Amino acid sequence: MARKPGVTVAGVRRRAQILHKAEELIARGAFQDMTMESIADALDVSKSGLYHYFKQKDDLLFAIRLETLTGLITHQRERMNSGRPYVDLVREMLYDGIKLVSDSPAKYRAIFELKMKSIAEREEEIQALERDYFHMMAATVQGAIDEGSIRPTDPRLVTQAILSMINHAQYWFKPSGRLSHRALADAYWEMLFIGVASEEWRTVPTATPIPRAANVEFINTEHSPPS
Amino acid sequence: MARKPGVTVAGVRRRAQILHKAEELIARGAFQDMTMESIADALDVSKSGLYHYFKQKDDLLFAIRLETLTGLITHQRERMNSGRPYVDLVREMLYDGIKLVSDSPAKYRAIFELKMKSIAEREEEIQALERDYFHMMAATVQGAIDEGSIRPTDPRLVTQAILSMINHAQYWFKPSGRLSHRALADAYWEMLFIGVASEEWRTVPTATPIPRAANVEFINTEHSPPS
Amino acid sequence: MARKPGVTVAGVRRRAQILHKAEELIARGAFQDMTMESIADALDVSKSGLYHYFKQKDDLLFAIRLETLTGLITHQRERMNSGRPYVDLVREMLYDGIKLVSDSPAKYRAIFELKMKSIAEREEEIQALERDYFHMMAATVQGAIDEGSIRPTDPRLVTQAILSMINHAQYWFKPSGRLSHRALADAYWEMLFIGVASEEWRTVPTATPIPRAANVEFINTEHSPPS
Amino acid sequence: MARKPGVTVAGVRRRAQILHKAEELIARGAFQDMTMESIADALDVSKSGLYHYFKQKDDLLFAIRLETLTGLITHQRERMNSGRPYVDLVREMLYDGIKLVSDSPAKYRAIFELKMKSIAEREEEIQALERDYFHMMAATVQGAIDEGSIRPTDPRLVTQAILSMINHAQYWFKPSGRLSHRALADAYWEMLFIGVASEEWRTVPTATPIPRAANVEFINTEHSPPS
DNA sequence: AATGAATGAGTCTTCATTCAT
DNA sequence: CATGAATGAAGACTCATTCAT
Repeated sequence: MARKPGVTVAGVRRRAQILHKAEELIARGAFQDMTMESIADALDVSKSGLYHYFKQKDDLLFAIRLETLTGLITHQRERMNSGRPYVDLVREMLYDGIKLVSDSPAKYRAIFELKMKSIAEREEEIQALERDYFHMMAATVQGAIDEGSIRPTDPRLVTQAILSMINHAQYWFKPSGRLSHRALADAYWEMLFIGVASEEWRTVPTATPIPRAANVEFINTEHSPPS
Repeated sequence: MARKPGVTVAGVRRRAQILHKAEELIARGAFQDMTMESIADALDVSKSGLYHYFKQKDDLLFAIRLETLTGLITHQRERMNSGRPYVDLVREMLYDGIKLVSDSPAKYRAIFELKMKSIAEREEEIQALERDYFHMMAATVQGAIDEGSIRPTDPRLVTQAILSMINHAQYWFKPSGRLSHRALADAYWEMLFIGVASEEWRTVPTATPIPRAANVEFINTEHSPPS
Repeated sequence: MARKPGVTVAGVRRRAQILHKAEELIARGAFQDMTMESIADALDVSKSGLYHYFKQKDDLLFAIRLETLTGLITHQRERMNSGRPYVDLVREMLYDGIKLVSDSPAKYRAIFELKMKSIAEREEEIQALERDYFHMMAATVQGAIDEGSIRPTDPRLVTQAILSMINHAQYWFKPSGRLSHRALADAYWEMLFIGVASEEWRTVPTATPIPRAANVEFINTEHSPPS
Repeated sequence: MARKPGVTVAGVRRRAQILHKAEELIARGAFQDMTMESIADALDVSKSGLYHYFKQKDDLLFAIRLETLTGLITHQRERMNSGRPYVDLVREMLYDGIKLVSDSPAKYRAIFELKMKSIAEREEEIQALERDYFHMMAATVQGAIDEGSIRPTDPRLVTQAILSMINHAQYWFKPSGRLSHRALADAYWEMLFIGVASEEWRTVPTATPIPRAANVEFINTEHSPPS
């Protein structure tokens, strides 16, 4: 290949700049606002300059997802090796997620929305990472179950619940508002951990009895329950 | 100038058809796939035919959101007047939401994603509806708090948590999978209502302080979170 | 399909205009000079207007080839049904070809060059037509052999020789020059028919004996010798 | 400024390599596939590396044509000095041409197609060579006429006929087929030399007048040939 | 009420070419 | 010598929208 971008120091920086600017543009507004031209303009680079680093627009989107996920995974792996109690880790997962959405909403949108509009070709690579990430989270929850801090439940559903809260935050949470991201994470954690029921009602089954929902199975996903 | 659309019976039906097909196109795929042409093709109508019913594409999007929200609000209003215990109502809100996402994923996407890409003109009208809907939900939660079934918490955050679960479900829940939407709603409710903590740990809720989480950093980006 | 170009009278004419202008642009210069823009400009139509009639540039090229071949085939079919002696028909084939190249060089270039740069999808359709055309020509030659006017030779090679002369003419023949296309066709025909050898040399084998080349076989083509 | 290219031995070899690779790319596919990038990729050189040897793309194309023509001319000159009978030389011209097309189709395409898309600057130089080559061929034919082996005809038309056969071969001849290039050349020579007419018909060459051919008309085009 | 024709303003992508190192 | 970085100009294609009929 005669095309080897990112060899020079300046080149590496440029690539990162582009990536970052693209995220920024996604963050403030719709995906459709992230055009190759808008990125180029914002960086004061020519449009064709971008194509030196990313052969297609999709490659750019791909790179964003890849980096985000890689970062998330790396961080999660470190966390899991920290030796702290699993509950803490689970709680921290929630906290970090909320913080990430608060700091750079584009990252999470990149993961969840981008997946609905990209080429199938290298999609698998990303999906593998997504699965990895999901499994790591679920494994952490399982750890908490094993250590006895979380009662036996399907760890994957707990994970989905946490992801829900994080992902949805982007649609309403304003870092500038009265609620800090820290406070939000704490509130969500409390809800999830001890529930919202009043003491008396916790034991009283609601009208429709709640069936034991643990160990339900997914289809169409290859999630294998962690151990 | 032709007559105003929606005067004839056939015209009204046509309009509804268009609306429905547009939703369908959103449901399966990205928003970018919902072009005036693709809708026209799918309906076997000429492109200009669509412009009889919707003067602009934004009007179509607007109509979708309007219809969805109105439907949700009406339903919620009826629910609140049913005289049943508030806990049940809250739980049902969650259930209905999951069901809706399961049946027609586009509905919730219409509400949450569409808001990020439409023209501001009649945006206020929609926002008022969104607020209405949100307040009705929050009021229901408040009702449960008042009746003593839910312990005193910020009802808006509980509402957001419920919306989170519902909205996020569209990204992973497959109605064809082995987990029914009912089972999912039940599992989520259990988590939310009695929490995931084991009995012993419930009592030391915030005992373990959350340590300062190391910043989630990403490779090759120079993004430094605001303070 | 909501897209039905060529329904109106004006539409049909437009389509033909576009096709014709495209050919013209190919004729005077390289293929690369036939851009969608140049066609649009030349016709005083907007670029997107062209796309109403041809969804892709390739469709335009395809249409040109299709029409050219169809015209050629129709004409050839009529000729073959005219009841005249086959020699005349063969000679006329050569004459018509030279005339066509003289009148509109683009047509033949369309057939022979375009085939090297088009999508494979509908390529078969064209190839079938090309085969048809070739077979009709070869069959005419065979007719002449059967009627005794042409000596037994491989009719396909004779056909290729005729096509050669026609096709190559585009590279050097100028209708405005001193040689009329009629004269050229006559000269070529004489060469091909009675050969260029002087009387004495016709019977003298040249240094290397000329082997009987009749009935050689092709590979990679599905030409079946016309009975 | 760097040294002039082609000073080092390695440099000369590099230049030849590039030239050769470019031809190869022309040979298999369209001209449009021969981009500076594709050549660079194929040679595992950087794009800017090419610009060391050829200041412009046109220089490359020019070089290809130059080399090809020079080769042909040199060969032809040697042939003409060989002292053999002119008929043999003419026949050999045809044979060599067919062989060349068979071995490297790009060569003839370079001559005939390239001329239609290059910048005019040094075009004259090439054209002079083309004329030289053509004249040498025509002179050889004239020699045969003078020696009495070929009957008096316009030697230029005979030359064109030969070139036709050679050039057109690239569009259909497959070296891998069952017809060898030798056999093809022989068959063509036979046709050209003694003609395809049967003995009886030879004597009434233009007896049958060519009837006014009906104009070859094409559907949907308004192309009317200039009288 | 409905359609085909037509358009302008993008949006992605390619490519020959230059330049600093 | 050689390369990565960068660019301008152009080209294919899309899409919301308007208009005459």
